[in-house]
Amino acid sequence: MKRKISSSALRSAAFNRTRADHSHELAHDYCELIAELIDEKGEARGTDIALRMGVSNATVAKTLKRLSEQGLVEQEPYRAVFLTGEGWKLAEDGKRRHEIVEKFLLALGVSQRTAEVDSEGIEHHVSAETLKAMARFLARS
Amino acid sequence: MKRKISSSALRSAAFNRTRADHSHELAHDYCELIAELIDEKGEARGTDIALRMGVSNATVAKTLKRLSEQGLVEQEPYRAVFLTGEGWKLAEDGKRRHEIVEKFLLALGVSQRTAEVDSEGIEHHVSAETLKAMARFLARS
DNA sequence: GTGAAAGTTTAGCATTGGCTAAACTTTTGG
DNA sequence: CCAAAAGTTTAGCCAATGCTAAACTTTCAC
Repeated sequence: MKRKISSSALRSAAFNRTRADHSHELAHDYCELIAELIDEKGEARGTDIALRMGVSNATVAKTLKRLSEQGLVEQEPYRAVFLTGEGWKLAEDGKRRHEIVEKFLLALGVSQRTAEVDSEGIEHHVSAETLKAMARFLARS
Repeated sequence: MKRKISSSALRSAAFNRTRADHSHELAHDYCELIAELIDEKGEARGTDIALRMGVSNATVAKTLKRLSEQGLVEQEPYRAVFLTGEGWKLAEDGKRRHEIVEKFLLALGVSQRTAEVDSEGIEHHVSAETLKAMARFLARS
């Protein structure tokens, strides 16, 4: 009895976490990408974001509007995008996670290509505890 | 030059994979859960699915309709749900991945609770190559 | 400095995946 | 056997994320 109830609760908690992760993923990815572009080229333009995200520029424009309402980016019409303080925090956190996960996968023995692709999907679902365990593994190996 | 182009292509490929993964995730999770319920209780009812997924039963009904249009489940009005051959395949594949990822996380040293929650989010983004690497790690440790 | 190219935004549409409320069917207790 | 409870479905709403096509602005080349 007890077991059934607690297993349902745990299961649904896991699904809820996954859904919550998904709703933040895109914002994280955009911030991370914008930071990369600013770093590489000095500015982040819609076209470049669209190219790297693999979506149309209309989609990028719509998403950026949402992100700016959420206080993550700042932009003036027809101009490049910038990150707010909050946006930078997300970008940096994302970069850190991404690096750990990617290096971890490499250390586990997968190809560079696979590490890059898989880490993109995985990074958003790794809890602090798991991230720490991955970092520990890297430090040891 | 070359480097820039190929890095954009790789990056967008990763994002595209992640988006594709997301569109299949829910179907996999439902099939897996339905299989579990059938195994445990002999049948999968909407209420139980809703409870374990952590969503309303209206959402479950709508999703099941989509899944049945996709040929993954079969149902008659006001009756429990069953999996088609295709649905069973997804369920089994999901169960296998889930088990490997969860055990892998445990072997990495995280708590049972974290392993359960994180594996739910991670399993859908793990390629065949990474899954194999995880299995290898388990076999060795 | 002007006209074409490049880039951005807006409008309008579709799908997915949530929700609540209301209607309907099945099951169950007495 | 019938009323209430339990379960299911439908209707109608919303937000997020994608698209194309069209309108608009900026940049660039000449």
